[in-house]
Amino acid sequence: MTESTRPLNFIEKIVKEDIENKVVPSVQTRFPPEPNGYLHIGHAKSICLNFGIAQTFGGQCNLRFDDTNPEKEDTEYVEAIKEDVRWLGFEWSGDIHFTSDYFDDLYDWAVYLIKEGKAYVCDLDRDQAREYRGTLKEPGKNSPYRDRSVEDNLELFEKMRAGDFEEGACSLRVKIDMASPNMHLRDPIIYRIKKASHHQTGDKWCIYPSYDFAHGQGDAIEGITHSICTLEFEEHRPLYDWFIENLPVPSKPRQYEFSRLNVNYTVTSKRKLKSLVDENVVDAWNDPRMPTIAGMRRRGYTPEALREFIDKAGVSRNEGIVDVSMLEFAIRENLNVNAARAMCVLHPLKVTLTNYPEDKTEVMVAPGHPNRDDLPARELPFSRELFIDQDDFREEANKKYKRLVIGKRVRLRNAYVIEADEAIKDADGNIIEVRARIIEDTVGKDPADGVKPKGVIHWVDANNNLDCEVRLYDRLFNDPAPDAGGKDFMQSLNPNSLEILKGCKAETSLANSDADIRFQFEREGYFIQDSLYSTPDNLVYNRVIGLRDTWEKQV
RNA sequence: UGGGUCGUCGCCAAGUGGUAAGGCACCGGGUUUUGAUCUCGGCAUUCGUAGGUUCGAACCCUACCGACCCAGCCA
Repeated sequence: MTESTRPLNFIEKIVKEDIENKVVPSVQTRFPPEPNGYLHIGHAKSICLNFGIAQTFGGQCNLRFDDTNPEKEDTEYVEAIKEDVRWLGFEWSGDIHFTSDYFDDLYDWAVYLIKEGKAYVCDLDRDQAREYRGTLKEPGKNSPYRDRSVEDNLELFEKMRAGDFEEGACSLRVKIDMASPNMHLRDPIIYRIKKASHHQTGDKWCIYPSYDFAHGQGDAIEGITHSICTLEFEEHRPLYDWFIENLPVPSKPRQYEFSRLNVNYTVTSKRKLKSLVDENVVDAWNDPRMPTIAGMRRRGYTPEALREFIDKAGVSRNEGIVDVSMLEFAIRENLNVNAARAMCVLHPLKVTLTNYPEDKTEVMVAPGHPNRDDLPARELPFSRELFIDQDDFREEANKKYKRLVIGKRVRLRNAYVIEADEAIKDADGNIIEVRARIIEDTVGKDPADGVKPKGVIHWVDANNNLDCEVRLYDRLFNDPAPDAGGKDFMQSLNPNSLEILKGCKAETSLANSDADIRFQFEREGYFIQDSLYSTPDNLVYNRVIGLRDTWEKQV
């Protein structure tokens, strides 16, 4: 991919200035997913931003699992996320980090805050705490436990850690301001009791730090200079800064927020994606229609194209919705350059060339790519019986139709020009065969009589081809904003998001190709073998994306 | 009169006092053995609205309008 000279986004500008002004010696970022689900296209933006900035400015980017809630997390997700990040083309700095690596530090810092008189154990239960918190428009009031002595707090917190209390019985809160207009500053909870074993620390802990207490300190421990997150964390920033100021942390990271990536015709929330899987709307998290990284990988999107798309969509604080056509463009742009060409007939219609000898077979040679000679040429057997696509033949048509019509000529891609004579139909009137003739001496040249064919269609030898299944995907939703307002996104599902075609006929050169190679089936789109269903004996191709189609169907 | 944030072409997005980049989409012309690619051209007298400051404003000021976020012992 060529380096574009796009202007820096606002975060890149901040980083650049901080480096130039020696605010930081070098940039250190991090991608901090919670291992509680699969990564989707929105995460891809964060990955590209964080790793991209490190790359651009000669810094480092960590991969840190933000694992402070053992009830929702699992190592299954840790592994999947690592694979997704690698596939996207990024390499994290050093070892993987876990917020749970810092549980000891965090515990010590909690004790520190208690000793400073800045944290206390609160016995209010959930409902009471909510009551005391006040509302958006009314201030909260102090917890009756707010003024416990340091000694009592130390003892109580130790008991919390020892497992002496039930879940919910009490929590550790930091003493800030119950009247703050910022709800996050109304004595936020920094430790809660969860008698759950943790995927990394096992049963060592029964109390776990909250996101707010863990994230910034994790950043400080890792020397993160620019802690980049999405807009909804903006109001957490004063709290983030409060901890950094009030704790003896080893560095002072700063938080910056950008708007998350929204794409029309798709949903990106773990909850909604999960229900698509749970309700069997799709196969799994990696169904080729899913906007998950795993799904897009299986679909055949390339990491380069995804990165390019994210780069083009930009980074700002505007909450916009990017048009999915921008994504599709990036995929096509990338595949057009890189995908080898091949022919595959999706809806076979037999064509008999009545003036072509029955026992004759020629071998046509076709380039691997129209403007790349580094891709090897292909050999295409050609004989009396061929298949073309049902859509490429009509008994009669107006002049806008540039395909095969009775009495008219068409070019068979990389082979002869043919002229149709007759359509053979079955008892129901369905066309089951076309009888046609080749025009002699038209391979690589126009007909000698000067009557040039209108169009070019693809074909495959009827007696020498590869049978395969082709899966055509369309957007999962019909509605550009499936989850806008109070809408039930399940009502906007596109019933035709998956079309399975069996008995498709592909050229034989595909027989021994690697399973992960993407092809352009000419005039149809870009395809790749499905990593789950395709086998050498039962080829299954996914359509990554169709070709741009500017032909107005409809007469 | 709770607090915070955001409003530049249909969609993203530059621009931050000197007279509206770019991409996607769309519309036309050309090339073409893929109705693809490629290529050429078109596409905001106007920057949420209304006032004001200024020689000059999308950029500064004021008011208004609209959208989003915050009351998890989720992240």
